[in-house]
Amino acid sequence: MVTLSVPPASSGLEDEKARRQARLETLTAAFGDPFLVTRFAKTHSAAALKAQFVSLAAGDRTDTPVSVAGRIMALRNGGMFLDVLDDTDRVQVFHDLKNLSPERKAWLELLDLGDIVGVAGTVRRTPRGELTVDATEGQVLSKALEPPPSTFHGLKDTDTRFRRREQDLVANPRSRQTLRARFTMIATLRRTLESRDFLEVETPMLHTVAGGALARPFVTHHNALDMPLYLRVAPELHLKRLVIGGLAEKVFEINRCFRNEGLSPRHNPEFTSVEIYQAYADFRTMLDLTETLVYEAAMALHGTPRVTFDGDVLDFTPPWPRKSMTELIREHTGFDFAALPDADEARGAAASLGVHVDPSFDWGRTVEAVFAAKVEDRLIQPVHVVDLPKSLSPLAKAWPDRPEVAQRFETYINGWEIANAYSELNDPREQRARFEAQANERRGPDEPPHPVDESFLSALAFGMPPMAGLGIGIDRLAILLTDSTSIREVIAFPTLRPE
RNA sequence: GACUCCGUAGCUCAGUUGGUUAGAGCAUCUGACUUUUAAUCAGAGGGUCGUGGGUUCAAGUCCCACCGGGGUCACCA
Repeated sequence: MVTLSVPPASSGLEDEKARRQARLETLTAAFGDPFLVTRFAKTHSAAALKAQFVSLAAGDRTDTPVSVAGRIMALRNGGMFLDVLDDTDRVQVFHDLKNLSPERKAWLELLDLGDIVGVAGTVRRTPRGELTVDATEGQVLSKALEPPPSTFHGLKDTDTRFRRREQDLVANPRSRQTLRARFTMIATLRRTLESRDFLEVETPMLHTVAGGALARPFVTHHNALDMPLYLRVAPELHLKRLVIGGLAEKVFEINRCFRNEGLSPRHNPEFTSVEIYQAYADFRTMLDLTETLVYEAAMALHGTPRVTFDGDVLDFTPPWPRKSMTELIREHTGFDFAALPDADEARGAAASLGVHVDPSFDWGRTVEAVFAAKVEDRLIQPVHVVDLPKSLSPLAKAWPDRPEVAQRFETYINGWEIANAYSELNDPREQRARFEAQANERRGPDEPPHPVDESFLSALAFGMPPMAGLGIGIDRLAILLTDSTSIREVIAFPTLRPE
């Protein structure tokens, strides 16, 4: 016979923790310390169990021995019914209180919501139709010393949800589903690229020069070398160097980039991108690849290329329309900037459209400003915006016969830039000229000048094959494919201020 | 960084033009009941109303500052 220490008549969170602690001590004394358990032989996940016995009729029982394990999400009728949650589903566990030994009854009374248990028993379906494990044995595999959030209402407070993501995941099936979808999407992108003979590589996160994108970097310091290091803003330059060296003609990297800029529902200081490079190809190859990657991801998550987002149905069926930036502006405003190649005229046209442009803006920046103000938001269905201004594309080849326009596209979905690709500039003389022009550009008062990456220029001088590059923002794609409202939903631990 | 909205029990939420001792459901504890489906029934405990100031006879409520969060904008290859 087990002796129980009577839990104190308690209240409040601190008392609740103390009560759980007391139950742990009683449990440890009577049944052993749950934290010494190292393994549990699980025969079925909740989902596998339900699948295997899908045709078992209500009221029928089997003598099939099974074992399940997971977190207790509900305790009904004094422990007669437990709901156990694992990473697939919930399954109900039954204890026949009338015929339970005093010892087992005592054990049952030591359980709390949130405890991790392993249970063995036989399978039946209750008269009400719920698949149930009739428990013959059970053990606590881990004691929850804090109560879980409401298992009915879930956890809604966004602050707590992201600070205590483990509680969010337990309490909110939607959160589990969203994050799983994100990671499945990444696995699908990887598989698609591997099946096309791209080699996954890694390049440094710590850069001595933060190049490859015009973004404000995070700065850190290396003690032994006594020098500043920058968290990378893009992997682009190192990836090209791998292709220059012939490591592989087709490479990709799926990894984090860091930008020390504002936060928003679509910006997190660290974010994940996939960057892809292919030698002997140009941006046109990447148009197709972008469509394939997104289409395959949508199919993997939804089984269809038509995906609901924020009430719209986004259709990812290839091919997607390809329209030049100036063409789109003409469609949406009536102004043809392609016919106004002079920067002054372009700024005048922008002003008459009510778009504020700085007098220092060249033709390209002016066109971009008009595009951002008048067109971007309306590009809901996938569209490739081609012929982007060269002045915005310092690493891209221009067209020989159209020097203001780069061999580049950005793919827009739901008004967001999702992909960016170009024919990579491989002329070291031209690249140096562009870097130096950039380094001399007037920037904001707090902005450091753009450093010139000499290592990269040397690599170009060594000879870079013609090459196409593509970058896709993983987080934004994940938002779209999971119908999420914020980037924070698709990042397991989004950046927050400390409490 | 600017503007704006929000912060009440472990969770989800009420709380009127400022007015007794701040409420409910779930969770917790006690008892009853026992094949439940948010089990039910009876009872109990649980609050620095984000923090600190101020106005007032009186502040969860009004004002100010700060902390944290959401949104919009700015920034953003």
